[in-house]
Amino acid sequence: MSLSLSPAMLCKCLGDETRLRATLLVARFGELCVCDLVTALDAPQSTVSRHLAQLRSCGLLSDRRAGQWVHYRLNPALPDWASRVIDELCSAAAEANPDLMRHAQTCCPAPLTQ
Amino acid sequence: MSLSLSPAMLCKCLGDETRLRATLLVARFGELCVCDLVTALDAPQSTVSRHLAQLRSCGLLSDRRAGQWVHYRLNPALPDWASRVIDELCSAAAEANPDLMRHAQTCCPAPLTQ
DNA sequence: TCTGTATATTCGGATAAGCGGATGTGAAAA
DNA sequence: TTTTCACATCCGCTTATCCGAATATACAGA
Repeated sequence: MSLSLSPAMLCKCLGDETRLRATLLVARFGELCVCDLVTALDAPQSTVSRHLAQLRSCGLLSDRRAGQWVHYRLNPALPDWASRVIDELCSAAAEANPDLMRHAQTCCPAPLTQ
Repeated sequence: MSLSLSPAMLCKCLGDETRLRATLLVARFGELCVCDLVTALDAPQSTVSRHLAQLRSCGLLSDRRAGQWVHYRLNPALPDWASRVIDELCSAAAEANPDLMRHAQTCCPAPLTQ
């Protein structure tokens, strides 16, 4: 519901390791369901779901229900500055977490080539 | 002393309004002493000093003592990705805090033209 | 010295944030 | 229907964070 994403709010959201990693995976793989993220992040389902809800309520991610699955992706309505910040942070985070990225390759659908 | 700055750590530091504003002012005015920031941020001295210490310990800011004064500036050794993130965030934060920027003009030394 | 100014740190208390098992919900399949 | 699967939310709990007054430290000038 909160549409206005402030710089401090964005930082607060990405200041948690689990949320930053989830955002990184969603940014890299395009769209992921919760169970993909649970596996890739190797964290309890309730933890992942709670962080995803927070990212969504801040406007960082958007969700799409498809049957039983809920797919999360970067909110396409993000302001440009936020997209650029997320891009920079995810690049740095990907380099800082090679294990996470390697593991994600084995349990997440292939990234969108687009 | 200055540990390697991780993306999540950077976000955590800038996820607090006071720290983000302090960083914004330092980025815009080049170098500021604590009392400048206390005035510009309109916050208690202990609060400002504590946040500055945190920003310094994360490697985001560096300090320089000159007599009784301690001047803070952006750490010149910041990795490029961090500089770009800070730059984007400060631009967005400056737009989001016009009052802060206007007030700072009246109590901070003129920005470095450089 | 002693005094004043600038900054750092300490302290206790309040609030926020994170955790994960348990439970609720909603949609497909049996 | 009943069951199963995916996901959200609740719950009690622990830990982290923030605050600002009070106090300590560091320096400059008299």
